[in-house]
Amino acid sequence: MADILNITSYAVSYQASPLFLRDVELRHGIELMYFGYRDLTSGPDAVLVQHGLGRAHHRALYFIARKPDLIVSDLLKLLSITKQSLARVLNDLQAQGMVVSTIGTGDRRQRHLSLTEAGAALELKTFEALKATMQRAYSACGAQAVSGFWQVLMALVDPAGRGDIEALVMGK
Amino acid sequence: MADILNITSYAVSYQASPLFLRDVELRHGIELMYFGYRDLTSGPDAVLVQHGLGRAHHRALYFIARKPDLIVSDLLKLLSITKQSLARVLNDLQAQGMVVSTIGTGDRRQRHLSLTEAGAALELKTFEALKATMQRAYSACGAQAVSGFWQVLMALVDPAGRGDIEALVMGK
DNA sequence: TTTAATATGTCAGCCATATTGACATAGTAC
DNA sequence: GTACTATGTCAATATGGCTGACATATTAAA
Repeated sequence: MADILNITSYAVSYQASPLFLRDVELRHGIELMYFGYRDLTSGPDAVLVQHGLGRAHHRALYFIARKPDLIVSDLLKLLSITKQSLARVLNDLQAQGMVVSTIGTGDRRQRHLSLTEAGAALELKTFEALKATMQRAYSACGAQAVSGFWQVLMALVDPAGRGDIEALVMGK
Repeated sequence: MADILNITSYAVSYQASPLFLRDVELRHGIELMYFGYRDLTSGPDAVLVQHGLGRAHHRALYFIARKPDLIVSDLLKLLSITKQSLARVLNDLQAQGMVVSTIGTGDRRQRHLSLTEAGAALELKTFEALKATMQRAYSACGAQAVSGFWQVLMALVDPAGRGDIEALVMGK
């Protein structure tokens, strides 16, 4: 019994290239990430185009909805874009009355972003589109598969920034 | 024991909204897809920028490497872009001697795409970048998590086109 | 209290990737 | 011979990103 366990342990942990680490299996993951991401994002895109907005606007809406009173510099980090790129997006959203910014109480240089009622309504519509796709997938695969899905995705995240992502996603 | 199993089975399969289907868990998936995709693609981007090429060129290189003698119309379907968009990418790659097209033997209208030695070398470099990230994630999470990762991603793919994707990914 | 650093905003120009529409050419199929 | 298909190209446009330069207000530090 102990022998079997040791052999198993050896095979899983120390074998040079277990079956799931071969190039074929890595390509599965790469390709599924590409097609899964493509089809997950097509839903909200269709909603936003009706408002003359694009994917960039959606990402900003999403994170402002997720973290109300998010400050601009934190949003920049989440989006990994420059402030000039964000400016166009935020100006559009503010012009359409979707987003408002308020001056920080502690630090008056900071701008805290939040959604108006209209912004929240639009975010909800795009979330419903994402939700339909994700819920269908979760239901089809079950809780255990979903757990593996999360684990691998989190492990794909750059270790340098993983702490921040964990804090956001897992809600700390 | 049978009672416990039944209760568990009930909870997993038939409850109106099991824990893993709540909005919170759906948002986990959405956010992890965003950050995972972002960091998975940053590796190859860095390789390509050295050759004056971008992500669009990478996708074409990838699929031509994956399916040698792929015809243009099939590549268009995989990429979900227009032929005008693909033209720029393929012209760049052909001008740099990365890709060659040959006239179909059966149907002489078709163009079969394949990589030159230089193209294969560049594709390999970008694949190594993807591989490093994906392998690290797979190793950290184990075979069972990887299985769930694949299942959920495949379920995210639009059912209408899923057959083609399965054929490509699973190599039929 | 000056001085330096930070948070934000804006202008201008540029690049990469994609779109639609129109048109051309060669080859296949009926 | 006519219609359809596969591919290629030109032109105009939209989106989302970039760098560099500069401005303003506020906080922090010397």
